[in-house]
Amino acid sequence: MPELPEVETIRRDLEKVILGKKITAVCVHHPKVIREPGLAAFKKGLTGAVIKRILRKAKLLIWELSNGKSLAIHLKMTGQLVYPGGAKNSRLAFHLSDGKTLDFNDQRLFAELRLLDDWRALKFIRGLGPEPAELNLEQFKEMLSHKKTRIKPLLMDQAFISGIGNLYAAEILFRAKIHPERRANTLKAQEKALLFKAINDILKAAIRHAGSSVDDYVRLSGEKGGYVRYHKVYGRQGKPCLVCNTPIKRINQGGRGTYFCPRCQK
DNA sequence: AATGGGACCTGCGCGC
DNA sequence: TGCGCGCAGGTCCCAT
Repeated sequence: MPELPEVETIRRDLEKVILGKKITAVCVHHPKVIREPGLAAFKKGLTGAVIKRILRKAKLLIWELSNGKSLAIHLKMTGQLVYPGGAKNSRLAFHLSDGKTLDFNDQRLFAELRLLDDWRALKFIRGLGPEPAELNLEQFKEMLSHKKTRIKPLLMDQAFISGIGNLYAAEILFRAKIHPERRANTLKAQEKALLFKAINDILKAAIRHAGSSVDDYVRLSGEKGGYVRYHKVYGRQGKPCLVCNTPIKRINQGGRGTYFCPRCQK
């Protein structure tokens, strides 16, 4: 489940490897991953284009191309980019001017590729709230004060704040000692400050360790990200809290699993 | 308006 | 054994 740290890791990896290279051919093994335009226009728009710039907006990767178009890649849960590639089971393969292949894999076919004239006009982009790094504490406090909703789903609400998914929401709330079902507007000033710091510290640390390889996430080289060893609650249901030994609890919020320590998080 | 649930998918682990 | 079921979660969409 690539979230901001994983997508940023892939962005940095891509920047080192494919920037300035030309896409010489695109082999589509599973057309469903292409959401727009049609298959023919997609291949035509990419073939011969040079990759000029690689951006990330929340969990979305964007390649700006020499022909003015952009390729937007959302990996969703099981999407992967792997270089050098050439695997038989890839959904799509980019052939590059260095003679190598960049594979796009996606076991569950949730990921989305879009070739766009203007990525800024994309509905998904327009719906994104600020990333944590674009906010200061005062703004964050103000945003929370207007929300009555439960804090954990709110952290995952991309229109509210963008880049955080299920895994980091759990880790962040544990670090901030805040119960996932607390209503946002009931947080005290000190808790808001602690939460803001936890968001920024954890996302930064996760990027430093190249993300969390649970399930399918790997970085561009195929290597795993190393942040899993710092996880305190995610996926640790029933295991002792690393701070107080109380068993970690798992509840359901909005159809997603939420892990927390019922003693440490108030 | 905010919230909840289902849909989209596939592979894996579990229980019978 | 083998099968069916539930579960995993990012986003969209619809209903309430």
